[in-house]
Amino acid sequence: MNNDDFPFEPTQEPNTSALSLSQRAMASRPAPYLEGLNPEQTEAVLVLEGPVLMLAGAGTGKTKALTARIVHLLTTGQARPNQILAVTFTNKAAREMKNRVGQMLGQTVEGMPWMGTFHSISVKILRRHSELVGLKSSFTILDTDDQLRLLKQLIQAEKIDEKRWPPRMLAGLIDGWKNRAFTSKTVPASEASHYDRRGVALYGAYQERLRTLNAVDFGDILLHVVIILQNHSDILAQYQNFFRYIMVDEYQDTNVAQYLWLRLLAKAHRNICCVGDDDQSIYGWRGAEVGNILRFETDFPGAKVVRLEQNYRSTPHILAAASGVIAVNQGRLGKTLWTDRDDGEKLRLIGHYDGEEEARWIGDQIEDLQRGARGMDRQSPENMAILVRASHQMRAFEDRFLTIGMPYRVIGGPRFYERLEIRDAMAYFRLAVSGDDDLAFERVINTPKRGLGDKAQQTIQLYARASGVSLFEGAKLVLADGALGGKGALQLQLFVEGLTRWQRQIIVDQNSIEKSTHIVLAEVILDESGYTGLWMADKTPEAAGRLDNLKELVKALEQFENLQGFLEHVSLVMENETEDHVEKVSIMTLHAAKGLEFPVVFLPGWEDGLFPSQRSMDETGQKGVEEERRLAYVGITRAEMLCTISFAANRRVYGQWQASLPSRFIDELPPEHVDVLTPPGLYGGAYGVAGMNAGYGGGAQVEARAASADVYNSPGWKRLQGYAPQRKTPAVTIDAKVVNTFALGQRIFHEKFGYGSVVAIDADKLDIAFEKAGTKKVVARFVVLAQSKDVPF
DNA sequence: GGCTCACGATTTTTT
DNA sequence: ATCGTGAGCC
Repeated sequence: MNNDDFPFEPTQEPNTSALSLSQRAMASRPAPYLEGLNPEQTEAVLVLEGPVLMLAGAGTGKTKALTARIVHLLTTGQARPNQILAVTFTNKAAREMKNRVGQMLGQTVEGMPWMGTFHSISVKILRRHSELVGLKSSFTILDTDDQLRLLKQLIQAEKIDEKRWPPRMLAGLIDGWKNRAFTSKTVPASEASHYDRRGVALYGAYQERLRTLNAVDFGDILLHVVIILQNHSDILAQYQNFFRYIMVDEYQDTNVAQYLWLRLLAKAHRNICCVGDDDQSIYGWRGAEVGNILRFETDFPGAKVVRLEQNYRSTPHILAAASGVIAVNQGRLGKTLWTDRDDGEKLRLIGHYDGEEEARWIGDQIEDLQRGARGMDRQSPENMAILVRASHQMRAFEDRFLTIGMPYRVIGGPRFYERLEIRDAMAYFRLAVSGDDDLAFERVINTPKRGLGDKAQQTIQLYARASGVSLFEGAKLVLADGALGGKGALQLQLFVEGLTRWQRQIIVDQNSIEKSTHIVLAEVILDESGYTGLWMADKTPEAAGRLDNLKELVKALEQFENLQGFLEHVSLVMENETEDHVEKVSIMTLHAAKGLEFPVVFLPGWEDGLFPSQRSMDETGQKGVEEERRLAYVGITRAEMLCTISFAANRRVYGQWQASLPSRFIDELPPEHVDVLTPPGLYGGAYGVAGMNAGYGGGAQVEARAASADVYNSPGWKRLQGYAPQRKTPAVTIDAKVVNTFALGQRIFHEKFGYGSVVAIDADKLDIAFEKAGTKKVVARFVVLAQSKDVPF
């Protein structure tokens, strides 16, 4: 870290009133960064003093405006680079902003130390003041995996039934509290009942444990900084004075802790510019508060609100369709997107028999577009994306694309640094860098297998705790005491010796002039620990890939001075972008698509229960539906030229066939902007659908609303839905064979009541003796056969 | 200490 | 369907 990043000493004031000659000379020239901005964007760039809310609809050039604003601050001399706090949510967004500011300025932005994510900026601040929250400046950052293991230990120590009270639940609870800026002491009494009334106490115990480990989790990073700023007015004043101008991207995604963080820093000068779009708030489930953006004008009275409404991305039809859907939501700030582009194609809507057919049809469409069908220019697969609600939907497309040989890329899979082998290797590095990293110690002590199992580890724990030292030191005590049997002792001896050797080597390397010694050391560690050998000996198909990943990890070290620097970077920047140059169709979730754009977009799976997701509706009701609707809005607005929405009448979910109804969002699409297509397989044949053919073939204005209603009310559609009884709300699991196979004594499973056996059958009603819930009468279709081998059927 | 088997979950994801 | 996890067995 550069100490100049914190120039708390009084420095030359930037000129705000009296401009220097050179600055006046520059100002009299037309500022190049203002060229090509529309009036609203220009306004958002030029109003530098006081609170500004830039309400930027999808595709309205907010990044352009934001970067121009930064460049404006810099070139007019209103602020030095290190006086601008520019916050984003992702590293990708931060990088992009840096690049674009650099491009606009015509130079790299080395001097903008405070452009980054909430977390990276907070870590920087926290390292300076960590002692105020009981941490050393060298604290380590735990990821979700470490966090979970730690909680598990606490739960086991408390003898809590992990089945009834899963550690994940506790982790979610604590994260939620941290997101809302509650410490273990300020959690409101109304939350006391959570996790068997023990949640708050466990939260306290967990924080205690983190402190002894000198560690923080992701939530802490923000919360500690908020606490420090709240409790130390002198420090707060320093930073308030220091960050002259604050800018925030994706403001609609901020949670309470982030909101407090920003408000504290902006309170004095109020030079804060928040950019966001309430209609694209899709992260409520992880603590984002749309309320933050809705309340902006109340929080910052006199705020200037600028609406960016001219869209540079999509055709009028696409915009109109998206606007029509989002208009159904209540409590919006309200924007009217417009464009001066020509009409282009209407949205396309199509229903399919099942998910497989949907995937096949989309595959065909992509091939057509690639060849240049529909009177459009040829589209590279690179220009096309399939956006799904839930990741399991991706599979059908992957299968299909593998079959037809269409190159594709899945965005947002498991990330590089989350992989098992990478985490193991990293634990070795962590341990070599700091021997008191107990979590790393636990992770690798018996990986590869050294015969140091539970028993040996417990002994080490015992010694370490008795002497109040780290596990590594405890292991040395165990050896000195001869507390471990022959074979174990020898293995532990070797392990400790290895670690000691590597630790010494790190110190030697630090004083060495040679570069890249840390790379050699990393290889030595992986080699001598036997970790590389573990995967070389492994004959499973994925072993080769894991070895490749380890090589890549070592290669990534090249960009760093030493192991410490690498570890610091990795804990905050978990990314994985290995780009080859094959043009591919993108498959991703709607969430992952936010901020991206594609000429051609497919939106499959628009069925009630899937999208909007049943779970979201069950858990958060109307609020959930509105967030799902915003997802629909995000999805449609990703498309530049062609957007195709589809749904399937039948879909296999978790191995069961399910009949479903088209998404309620489909009926919210304004009909005049939608073309209803007929799936080729439906012409004339057994599955002919009168409503669809009539609507499409008539040449008259197609009423999508009516058409889609026709589609699923028509006899043909009912047949399309297989043997499913048509139902209003939840899509119901049906399986005719199962219904017929129920027999007395059959072991079954019910979603709500659990396992049981059939004691009586009355047509489609079954009397079932549940193991836990007693005997109940249930409708057969709510019941499935238990997956058990000892019950023949 | 490693393997098999049954159970249970299974929206979305960043740091 | 499919995957991860924990318990129980060799």
